[in-house]
Amino acid sequence: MTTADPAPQRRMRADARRNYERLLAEAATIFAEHGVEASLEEIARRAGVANGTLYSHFPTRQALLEALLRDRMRTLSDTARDLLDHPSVDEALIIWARAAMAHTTVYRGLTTSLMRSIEDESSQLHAACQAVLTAGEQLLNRAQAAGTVRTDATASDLYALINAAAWAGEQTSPAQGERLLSFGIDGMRSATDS
Amino acid sequence: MTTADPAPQRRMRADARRNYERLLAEAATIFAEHGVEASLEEIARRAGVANGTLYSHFPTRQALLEALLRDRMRTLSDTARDLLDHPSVDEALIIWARAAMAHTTVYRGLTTSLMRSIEDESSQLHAACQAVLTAGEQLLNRAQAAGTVRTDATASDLYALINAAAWAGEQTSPAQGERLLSFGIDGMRSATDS
DNA sequence: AAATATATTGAGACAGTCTCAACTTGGCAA
DNA sequence: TTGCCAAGTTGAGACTGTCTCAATATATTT
Repeated sequence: MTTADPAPQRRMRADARRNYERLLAEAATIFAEHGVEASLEEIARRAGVANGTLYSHFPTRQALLEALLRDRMRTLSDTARDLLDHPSVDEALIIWARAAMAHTTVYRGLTTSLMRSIEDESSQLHAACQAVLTAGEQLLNRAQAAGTVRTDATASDLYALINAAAWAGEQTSPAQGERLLSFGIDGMRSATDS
Repeated sequence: MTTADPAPQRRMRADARRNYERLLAEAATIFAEHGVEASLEEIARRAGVANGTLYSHFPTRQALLEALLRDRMRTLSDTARDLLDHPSVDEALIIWARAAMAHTTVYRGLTTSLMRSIEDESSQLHAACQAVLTAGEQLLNRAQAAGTVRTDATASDLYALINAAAWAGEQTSPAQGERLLSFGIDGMRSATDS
């Protein structure tokens, strides 16, 4: 696993780069431990820098999340593309949905950020979320073309379903999240076209 | 609409009762405006009392919510009981689920509180949530007995589904919440019994 | 008109977000 | 090698918010 590059910026000064990496590493640990609402102050403290440094690298919590999730979200999009070749359109869809849900589950509270970011174009996470949504859309369209998924379900519905199921799983148990996802996808398949 | 009685307490002093009512009224307004994470300080300020007074009446945010939602949640349970006489078991279930979702939607952020409270027995909202869950269970069991809902769906699944759909609706649009609920319920109906 | 149980007050301890003027320091050019 | 300056860091400080509790005030009872 290579460390994420700092956006499309010019070369950073050595100390800046060091702090950037350090912050990212501590953020990963602390978010994993306390969820995405964890104190940014503590991340800075644990990284051994002043909080102003954190804010200068990551102006918002979402910018930090974006840097942390960039690779993973790209992978998720790639996975969707790969699954377009899967022999079973239905299976491809459910496999991807489960993978997406697993991704959404790495940090507690992430679902809310991801859901909010798809709506909020000014969010630093927006582009990444949009890419994931679009990736899912390919699989959904393919299933609809094959006639196994009702045509009134949208990519946005799929995205919302994945996040809602992940959210529920986060509140109660992962197993319940899985179950909700299954119900939802089954419901999207049910014959009753409106 | 009668005002909620302050729990099963003895008689309160006149000024205390006045403040209690005032706090409840302001809380309703402010929660409606800013969601359930609104500042308690502001509620106290707008009610014209010191914040200590708010805390003495409602030791936690959930205690305040409980007082605010008590009637409505009781009604929801009653509605479920009434619907047990509905000619269509399926329709009864979906009607109630929609009503429950509407209830969950009165304040932004409520879904999270309600979902957390079903798990957390020490929450002041726990009992009320449990009552709602049990009410839904009756309708679910009836549908399962009638053979229209798969038997591996639990009352907890139904509760989670309603809240998850409401949550999604809260993040994007109410219409999407409705759609997710439909998909979920349809999925619970689908033949594939495991 | 006390006496007393009941309520209210608001300052204060604490934790968190975010900003910005003052300071450091890395890296380049002479 | 030196010195300069753009780039980076610092941390105090202005906020907003939660929650507590000793001091104070007030309703009710006798």
